[in-house]
Amino acid sequence: MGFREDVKKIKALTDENRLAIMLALQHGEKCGCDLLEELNITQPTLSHHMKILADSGLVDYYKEGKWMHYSISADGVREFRDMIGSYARCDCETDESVSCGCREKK
Amino acid sequence: MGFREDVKKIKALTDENRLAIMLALQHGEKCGCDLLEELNITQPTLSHHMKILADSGLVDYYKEGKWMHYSISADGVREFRDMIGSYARCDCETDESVSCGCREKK
DNA sequence: TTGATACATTGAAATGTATCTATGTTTATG
DNA sequence: CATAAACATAGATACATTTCAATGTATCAA
Repeated sequence: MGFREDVKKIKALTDENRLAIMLALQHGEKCGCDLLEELNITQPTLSHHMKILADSGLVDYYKEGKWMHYSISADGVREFRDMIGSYARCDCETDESVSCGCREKK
Repeated sequence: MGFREDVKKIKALTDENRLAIMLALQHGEKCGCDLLEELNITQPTLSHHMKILADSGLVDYYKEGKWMHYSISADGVREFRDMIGSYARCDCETDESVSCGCREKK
């Protein structure tokens, strides 16, 4: 199973600064220097965190002149929540349409 | 904000073995020895992982004789998904009823 | 009581992560 | 061209995490 890939994505949200960044982007795109003002960290540290968020697919970005513009990826967060839901769920709330099928007849 | 607590909970799912455990428990409770057979790890390592999952609230447990019985916490996974949803989401899918209110008039 | 089973705890080694300073790269401006 | 601004990269340090062997604890059965 692709646990390794999923672990890597989930790790994108296991840092206080990265959670703050996700909230900061929730109402629209921002550039790195905007984020730097809100987050008591240095520029290389922000750069490090943005790379992790972008790699996870949660955050989109594009370069315009010297500025990097960051924003939440609508597809990224939807897929992320679906992935989380495949682990953080129990049988009692299982919908047959998304059953894993492991108990079905052969 | 309670980023530290949330990071701690999310970290519960940032390990391949713990993801495997969540899937293994998805159709009902199991004891530690059942899990040990499915997961190529030693008993102390399983004990370590079960403590982390239990502390996060994702997994419930009770002791019966020498056995520990583990199961998914229905409340735990629902709250976990809600918490994830508060970070992994974008403005374009914001429902006013759960708006953070940061742009409202004073 | 003795032995076996299920699980927890301790301590150590290996690996991974977050952060900073220093420096490099790219782009715009005077 | 020289300078400054925005960002990336490299290297170092401190800290956290995963894992196992060794050992401890609790429970049951003979």
